[in-house]
Amino acid sequence: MATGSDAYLYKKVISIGTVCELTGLSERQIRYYEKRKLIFPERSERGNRKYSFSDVETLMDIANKMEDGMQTSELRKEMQNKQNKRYDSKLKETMIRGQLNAYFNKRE
Amino acid sequence: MATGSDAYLYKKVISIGTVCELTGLSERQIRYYEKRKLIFPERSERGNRKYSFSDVETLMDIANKMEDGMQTSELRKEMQNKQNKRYDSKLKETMIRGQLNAYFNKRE
DNA sequence: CGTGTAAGGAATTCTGACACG
DNA sequence: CGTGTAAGGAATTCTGACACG
Repeated sequence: MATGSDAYLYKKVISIGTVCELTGLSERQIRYYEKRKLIFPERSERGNRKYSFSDVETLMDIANKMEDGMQTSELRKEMQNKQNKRYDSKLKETMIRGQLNAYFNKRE
Repeated sequence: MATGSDAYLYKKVISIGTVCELTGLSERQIRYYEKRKLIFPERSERGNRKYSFSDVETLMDIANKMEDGMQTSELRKEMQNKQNKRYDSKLKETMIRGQLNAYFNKRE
């Protein structure tokens, strides 16, 4: 039954009404955060938004930050930073691997 | 982002239309398999069926077995068996732990 | 800026039934 | 037995707008 991977975390299958129930946010709020580029639901064939569990987690995070008085523009920057950090981390890993390969005179 | 657990596997959040897309089954078929006690969706407040990713996996399994000419009654028995095996497995584990505890004169 | 609401249309879901076999 | 379909109603979702601030 269990998969071990978190493929289900990113699969966009949840409709907006269910996301409301899970997050406590209104449809209006959820659509607005999309407009402000904080979440990126997919669309079903005829145009209904579909969210992943990961999106739900992000939204709950957003809800907390908004309660603390943060603005969507700040949240946008913050998420940008997280993206960059992830990217930096991957880059660093690649560079270190490169150095190791050089040291051992290997090729990838 | 990743959780490590598969809590999302069992959370019932997917509506029947999306399940159709994921499984290739018709609404009629999915509702019928429910009637035959092969799947157990939850209901939202006003009565709409909600499925988990686990349910989707089960349905894909059912779809295969049905193609092979198996009947819902047989599938029902098979799933019953799997339940029993899981139960047996848990029981055996408990018994072994009991024997170990007895051997070492411990208490849980 | 962030969110509520009324508006109207289009698509979704539900149940019980008729049908074929 | 397993599944398709037409039927009618109720709830969902969508967009663009008015509103307050």
